[in-house]
This record gives sequence, structure tokens and C-alpha cells, in this order.
Amino acid sequence: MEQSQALQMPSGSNLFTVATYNVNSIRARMHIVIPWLKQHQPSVLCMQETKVVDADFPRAAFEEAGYFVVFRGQKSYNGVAVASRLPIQEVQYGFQDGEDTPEDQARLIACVINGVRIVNTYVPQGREITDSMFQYKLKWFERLNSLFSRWVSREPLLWCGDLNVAPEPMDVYDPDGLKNHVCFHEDVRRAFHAVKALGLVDIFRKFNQEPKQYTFYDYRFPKSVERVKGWRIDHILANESLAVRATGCYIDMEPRLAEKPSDHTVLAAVFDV
DNA sequence: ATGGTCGACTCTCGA
Repeated sequence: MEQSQALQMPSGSNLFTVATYNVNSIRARMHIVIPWLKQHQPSVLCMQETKVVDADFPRAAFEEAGYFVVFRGQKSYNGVAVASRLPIQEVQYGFQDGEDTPEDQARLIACVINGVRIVNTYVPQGREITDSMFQYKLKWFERLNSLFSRWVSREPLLWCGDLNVAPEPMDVYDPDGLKNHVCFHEDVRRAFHAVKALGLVDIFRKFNQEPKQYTFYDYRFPKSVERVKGWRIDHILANESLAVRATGCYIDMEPRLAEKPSDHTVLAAVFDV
């Protein structure tokens, strides 16, 4: 339904399509990513968990598919990348707040594409609520708050990525059983909502109010996709001035049907800019 | 059922 609306946009409108995908290793997912790009031709694809050092990132395959690409990764862990059909400007790795570690810089890329500031993040998962990594995660949302407070009212702004938080009870398969999970605990939800309250709109939820719309299904959970035991933890948020330009937002489950799928799938949004 | 499966890489960790 929404797909056909996108196709019925008045001629002359300029569509800007942005997708986000936690690839869980870019080298292990090229058989999915490159065909998906060639088929859908999004303006921008934000990727997380590339799990590769920069020297080994498969840049040429993106360029051969017609995309510029920027990336920052670490051996085995983390790593983010942005592919774009238009030139990528003002690239920033990490928060640039004087506190960046190599891990921070392999979890956040910000850039400007087509006049839109895009922040692609792989937010720390947090491990357990008693683990110091959970405090690191909460600190990350505070640093994101500082970063976005500089940009949210100045220019078209997008926040995309694996944010490792399910914002509302309807965004997890078992809100009661998962209340102490690091991606649903009240502390992380509050930290996320504080950033959102700066003036960011959850673009998927703007167009879709149905429950059981998930972007992540744990490999370890038996038959999780068939039984619809998932999480909505991958997100596209936009500031108000850009959100009013959104025409649709879709979870694309097709990448999960391929051989060796990621545990996440693709979330895509369309803007008439 | 306190499980389960991946990916990268040294055999164990992170998700």
C-alpha cells in the first residue's frame, strides 16, 4: 500500500531514500548487500557491525555498484559504513568530543549527503544491566544528546542505525519477560527517549502502528522469525523539518530469505526533498 | 528448555 503511494508521487518530486542494515560482518554479507543495492538503488545505505578493519573493507564492490562509501571498523568487532549514490561530505568519525576511543569511532559515522546530516550509529549493546558496558551504553546516549542538540534545529537531520533499544512495549515480543534486558530496561528506554525529545521523529512508527513489526531476530532463539519473536531495535529518526517530508517507511524482510542471512534485516524510509 | 546460532578468530568472545 505504502509502496504504491511512493510510486504515485507527483512527477518532478525528488525522492531521497535511506536504508539501515546491521550486516553482522560485511564480508559475510556481500552476497546480500550488493544485489539489494542494485535492485533497490537507495540514495543511502547505512551499515553496522561491518567487523572489518579499513584496509580490508570491500570498497571496490560498492563503487562498481555505483556508490561512494565511507567506513571505519575494528578487527572482529563493531564497524560502521555509509554507501551513497551522491557525494559524501563533512565525514566525522565518533563524537569528536575529546572522549573518543577507537571503539567510539568504529560505532559512529556522521556525514552530509544531499544537504541532509546523517548520523549512522551502532550503539553499544550493553551485555548485562550489571555490566560496566551498560553504563558505557547509557553514557553513549548522553553523548548523542549533546551531538544532536547542536544539529537538530539547524538543518535536515537523520539518525539511523542499530540503536540497540526497543522504545516501547510493542517493540519487543515479551515486554514483561524482557524488562531487565539491556535493550529494553527502563534506564535505556529513558535515555533513548531523552534524545528523541530533542525533536526527533521515529519515522517507522509515524507510518506503522501495528504490533509485531520487528527488525531483529536472535539467531539463538529457535524459529524466532516463524514464531515472530523479534525486536524493533533498528531505527530511522528525523528532525521535524525532515520528518514532514517522509512519505513511507518499510521493514524489508526479503534479505532474511537469502542464504546465510544477518540476524537483522533492512529498514528503509522515503523522503520527498 | 536458564537453552539456542552465528562470525571472526584462537579457541573464546560478543551479540
